[in-house]
Amino acid sequence: MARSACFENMGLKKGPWTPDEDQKLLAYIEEHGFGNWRTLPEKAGLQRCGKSCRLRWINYLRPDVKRGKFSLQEEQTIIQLHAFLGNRWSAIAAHLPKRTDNEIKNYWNTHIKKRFTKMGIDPTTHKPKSNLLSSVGRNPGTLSHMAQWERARLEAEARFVRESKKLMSKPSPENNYKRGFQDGVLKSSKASAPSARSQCLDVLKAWQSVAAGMFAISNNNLEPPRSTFFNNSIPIVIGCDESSANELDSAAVISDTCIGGIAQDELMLDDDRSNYQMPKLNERFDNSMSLHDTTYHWTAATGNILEDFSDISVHDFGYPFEQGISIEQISNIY
DNA sequence: AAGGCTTACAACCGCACATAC
DNA sequence: AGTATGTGCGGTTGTAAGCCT
Repeated sequence: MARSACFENMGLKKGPWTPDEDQKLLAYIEEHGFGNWRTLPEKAGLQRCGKSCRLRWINYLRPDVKRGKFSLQEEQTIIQLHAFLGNRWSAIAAHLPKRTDNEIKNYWNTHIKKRFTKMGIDPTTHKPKSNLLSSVGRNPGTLSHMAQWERARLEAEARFVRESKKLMSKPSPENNYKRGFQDGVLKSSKASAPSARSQCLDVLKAWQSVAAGMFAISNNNLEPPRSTFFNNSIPIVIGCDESSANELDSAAVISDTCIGGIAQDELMLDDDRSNYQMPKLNERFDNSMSLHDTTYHWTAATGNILEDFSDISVHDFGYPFEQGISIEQISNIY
């Protein structure tokens, strides 16, 4: 269906926003909130399309938007998340408080991407270009391996997005914030940013945990790897009781990725960790999900949060650090 | 000083998806 | 079920500022 674009609305202004326009938009939103972006400009006395107003608000005028240089920590976070999520800027932004997807995207394209290129690293795959080519040349199987990885990654991403949207659609103070300050009305100019990240969507934690366990990346903000939990080279598995483990119908197929995505503390609630450390596995070949050799099943004995990740299956988490490149190295290139 | 080039980032565009009717 | 509309997202473009010659 055709939809009129901003440029088709004759007489509407384009280009940089003036302080006056900003003021009008801010004043309107503070008083009325933003229920309908299409009708907002007219009501606010702006010669802009609704889309333009929305963008301006989200990226610049919101009271919780952080401006200015990215810190080293933020940069490293972006690199880590990009390695896992690719160009899913909104997903990456969800893990960087007060930063917008647009800002992160710009920063990536103008700063980090260049550094990757300088170092001879493919910014898309996070792998050295020469190694990539030579390894493919040496081992034709690598190509299909890469395709498997990519497919797994895309599947995981798609599910993350779905799950994330599901969670965001549930009523909560966080969601009210995202929708626009409680029913679309800005209740306070100091509206608090979402405080708690969704634990089960904490991709960064997943990545850091696994990467830290595998390659001992030095990062002050990383917790020491829990070797009993995050095994070095095999997919990590959480235990479950034997009876439920046999109920394959209700079993959840999970991977190191999504386990890492669950807050570790949440899963290690008590001292009796044997329940988690010594998993009862049901191992089987599953054409629909297994992209490698084996798919591991975990049964949600207690019917907890892991069920949300019922079918993510990503194996071989050696990427991209297997090439011996550290985040620090990338960050140090200017 | 002036013009051209590069960089950084704000803003736009088009598509996809969700939802309402 | 089909259509219209609103919103979110990622890619791309436009432009101001800084740099270089």
